[in-house]
Amino acid sequence: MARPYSFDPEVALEAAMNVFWRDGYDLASLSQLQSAMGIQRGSLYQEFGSKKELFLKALNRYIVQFVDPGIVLLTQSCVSGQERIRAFFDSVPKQEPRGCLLCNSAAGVAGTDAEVRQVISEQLGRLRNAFDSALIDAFDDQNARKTEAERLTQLYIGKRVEARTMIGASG
Amino acid sequence: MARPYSFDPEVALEAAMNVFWRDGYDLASLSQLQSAMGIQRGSLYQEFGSKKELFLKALNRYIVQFVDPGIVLLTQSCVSGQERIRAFFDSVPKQEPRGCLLCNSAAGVAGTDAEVRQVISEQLGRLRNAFDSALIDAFDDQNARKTEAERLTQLYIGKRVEARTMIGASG
DNA sequence: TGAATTGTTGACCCTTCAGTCAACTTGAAT
DNA sequence: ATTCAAGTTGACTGAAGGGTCAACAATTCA
Repeated sequence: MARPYSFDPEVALEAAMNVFWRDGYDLASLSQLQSAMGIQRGSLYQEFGSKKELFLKALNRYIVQFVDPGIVLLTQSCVSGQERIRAFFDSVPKQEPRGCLLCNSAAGVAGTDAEVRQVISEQLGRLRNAFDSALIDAFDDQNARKTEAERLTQLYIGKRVEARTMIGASG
Repeated sequence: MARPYSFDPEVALEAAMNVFWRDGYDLASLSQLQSAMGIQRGSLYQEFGSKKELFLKALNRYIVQFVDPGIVLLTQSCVSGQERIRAFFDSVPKQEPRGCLLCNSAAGVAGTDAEVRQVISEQLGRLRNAFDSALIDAFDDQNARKTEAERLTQLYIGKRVEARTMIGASG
């Protein structure tokens, strides 16, 4: 018994995610966001609360859309660990000048916001565990396995951050 | 035949570097910078030109102070390549919640500023070449060597970015 | 058709931003 | 002591930042 939404919150969130991905949290202004999302200031705040809440929701969407599938690749039980790791790294885009929203945020806003840092840390933990589970057959020593899982996580971050400095990067 | 400087530009630049390192380019405000540098707005602009020029000078200082020594470690001719690489990674701080200014900038401002991206890209290239030179004895195949040098560069970036999400990170 | 409810709008708020500048201070040279 | 070049100061500027809100529009129910 009221006016219906004139926009799809999921579509708007997707647009916001892309702005944050391209420009980073700090540089993404509300004007840019509302323009990309196709809604006005008030609707944005009514639906998403604040810039930071919007960012956390966009980050969550990114995780579901881009992190989870990678973790699925790493934890499939019907494929060997080695092949799963290979499949994971094969699934990383070769040319993506925006890098990875998770990694960008780790290097950026995570440094100044404890709540964001918590989320990022958690997600990198999931990735580390997924690598670990894929390494379980290859390492007898649990310590060595954890070290290698850590190494692969760092390698992933490095790949995606480095991609932001390549020719063809936009901006 | 004029008034002498009341501050040491090198000391001021060092302070600016630390602000950019901790907060990143976007979040570092001129108020914070001038406060940390212990000088007033006008002196800052007279000496350093603009925020971006100040950043580029601070980044350069960081490179001299923290990147160059690593490259020296990787290119010493009296030590085996394997040991040089080991020495390099041993020299990376274990707990440094600020990460690495170069890597942070790669994930951050490099995405939106072509000039910064150029500098970062160049410096990562130097690091890659240094790794390559340390690998020259271990690899017959030049292609495989370059791939491994790339891998080590990414590993370095990943390590330092990841450190920003660890407990103890300030902000 | 009219009341009630809820989404939408965009002008407006205060704050902070990067950057400027005219008045002022300093110290060397005369 | 006076002059003068050059460093210093901090108030000021216009723009842009995130966030708010009263008026308005669209729908449902009676």
